[in-house]
Amino acid sequence: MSDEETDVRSRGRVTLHDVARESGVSKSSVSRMLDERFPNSDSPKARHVREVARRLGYVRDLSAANLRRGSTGTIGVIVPRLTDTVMAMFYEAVSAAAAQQGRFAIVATTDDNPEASRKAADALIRRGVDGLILTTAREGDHIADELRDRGVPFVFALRHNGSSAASVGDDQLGGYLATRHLIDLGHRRIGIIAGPDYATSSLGRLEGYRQALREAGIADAADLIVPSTFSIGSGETAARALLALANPPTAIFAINDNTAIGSMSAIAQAGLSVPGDISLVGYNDIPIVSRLPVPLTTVRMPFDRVAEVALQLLFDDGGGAAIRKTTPSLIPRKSTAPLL
Amino acid sequence: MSDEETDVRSRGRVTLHDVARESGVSKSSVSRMLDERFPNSDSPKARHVREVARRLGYVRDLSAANLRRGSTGTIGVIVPRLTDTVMAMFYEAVSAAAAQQGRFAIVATTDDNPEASRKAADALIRRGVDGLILTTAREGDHIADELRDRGVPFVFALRHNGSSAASVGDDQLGGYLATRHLIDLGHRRIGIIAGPDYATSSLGRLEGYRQALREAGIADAADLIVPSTFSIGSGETAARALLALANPPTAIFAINDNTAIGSMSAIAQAGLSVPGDISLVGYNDIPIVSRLPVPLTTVRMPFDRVAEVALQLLFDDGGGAAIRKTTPSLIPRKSTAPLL
DNA sequence: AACGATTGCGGGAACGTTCCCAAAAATGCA
DNA sequence: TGCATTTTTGGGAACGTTCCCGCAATCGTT
Repeated sequence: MSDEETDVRSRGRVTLHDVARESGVSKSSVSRMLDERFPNSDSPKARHVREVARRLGYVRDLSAANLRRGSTGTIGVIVPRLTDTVMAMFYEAVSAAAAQQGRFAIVATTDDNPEASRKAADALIRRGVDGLILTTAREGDHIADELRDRGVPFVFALRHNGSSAASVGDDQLGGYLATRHLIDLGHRRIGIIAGPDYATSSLGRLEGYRQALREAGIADAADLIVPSTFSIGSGETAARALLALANPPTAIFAINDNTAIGSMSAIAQAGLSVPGDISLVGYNDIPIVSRLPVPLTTVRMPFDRVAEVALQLLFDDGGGAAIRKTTPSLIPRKSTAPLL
Repeated sequence: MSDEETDVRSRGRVTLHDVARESGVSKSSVSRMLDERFPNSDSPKARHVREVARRLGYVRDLSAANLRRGSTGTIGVIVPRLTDTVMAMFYEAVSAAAAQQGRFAIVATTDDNPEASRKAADALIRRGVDGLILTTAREGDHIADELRDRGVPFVFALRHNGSSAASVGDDQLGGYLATRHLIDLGHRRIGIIAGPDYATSSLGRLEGYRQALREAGIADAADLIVPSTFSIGSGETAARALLALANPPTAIFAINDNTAIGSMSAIAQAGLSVPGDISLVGYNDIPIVSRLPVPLTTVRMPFDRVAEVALQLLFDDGGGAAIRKTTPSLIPRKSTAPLL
């Protein structure tokens, strides 16, 4: 009876102590032999201890270990929202890369609100993350300084703030590739649905667009540059504005796949077709765009790589404010065609 | 010099002890007065202690608290993938609902692989979650028994396994609403892109479809029922199969928005139009479908509610294997039209 | 065989918190 | 005011781990 009670009370937890007693060594030694951070020895004794641990079903209590170690093996990721497939892809990539290092990724969302961003960082830090990956950088943002002051390791990803360590895609190159592709198809009047100007990613892509035009000797027209907020709805609005021009473009480079999808909607509503009347290029290659009625030509970001580099900057490298760029590639599909 | 060293070593951490010393009470009292779980008193002393804590910048060390309390205030969510917007929406809902209770949600993905599902559960349990929300139920799955044996509180969501506690949408009602809508528009030959038969959600929707047909006195034809795997691609394949029938349907009910999107693609490729030639209904109302060139008629699942109920079953209620159903609603848009 | 150098082991003190319990203070009631 | 009852307080023992350090055992060299 008393035994049963004890069993229930202790919730069946097997501790280091139990393993030590059962295998006849001290708990210090057991701790050492079970420590995953060192290449654990193959001595017969160590082997035996591990066997006992397995048999007893021992699992280390992470709270206790974290307390003693002073770190949690957890990294925090802050994204605007997970319903944005781009962010979901990136988070999954981080999660996988972290797992490879024996770490665990947790996520918090901010809905693109700088205040919420602060709160999210707080919540993650309170949970004891060893480092933070932020995808919500804005130019002139001061969250970086705060984090530095608090001594929390962090790195920006996908976007940067111009002065802190960051792992991003080469947005200028991506923008260049997209625009160059349209130019190569014979288009000369090319509209761009730019992003919000607080995101370096959209600024970079815009710069790539300009570079390609310049290189081809095409004068850039201010009316062909329309801003958006990355959302489908804003893409639709922006595309509508482009189509309403006196001299509308024959091709559109949308800053991301969402705005490209919005554009398709606007184009269809205008009674025009893709790519017959308008060629369209997106950015990111989220899964859906390859299965649209007209599969979308887009620029692929290797998120796995971006995530890897972010972790590297966070832990291995550390020093400096390097901005590491990963190379994107153009994925030609059916939404772009030669200008007749 | 020595002071500086100490400062650096201690990483500026302010502990309960510091607050106690600074405010002249014992650490037990400080702990009590700062405990967020009780309605903390308003005595001047408590007020003072809280003020001191704030001034010193004290934040509780969660590892230590978790160790002592034996719980982490964390709940684990297992989903097939976050790039499925439905799952992202659900996770965000759970995360918000958990935050309201002062808990934190962490997530792990399984890619719909039962083996990975086990691993994910393991990883989350190792991290000390107080409970688990599983969206990956399969009929006859034995993960439920394992969890029960290990004494881990859990609940299924969105799908169930027929015998454990679960918070789901009323799929049969949803399927009925979708089909009934098409019948009301005059359609009598209605195809369904069913889901995989291991998911109770798709089975329920199929049953609702059958119910609506039966009620309207329409004999159901086996050739109008085509399975899928929930993915866009499989939806496209399934729709193509329906269109290839000798006597093709005039309307299609797709088991989810993804397969509906795939269907749109197949329909477009067949040179037909939505809703002119084929009416189409989806399920879940993910953000994108309202902004498609032809906005999709779909059935909305109130994920917030489903998440709330799941947490309730997990912690408040606990007892029994109740299956709580949340009511969905039809959102009519432009993809459905009367049969001519 | 003797000696220093390396390696392995175990005792025990942390890590920062919560919670039990006994004692003290405050409150209520006659 | 006096006594019983409630509320508040602080000391100290956990929680399960890691890590420092001293000691014993093993190894390699001359």
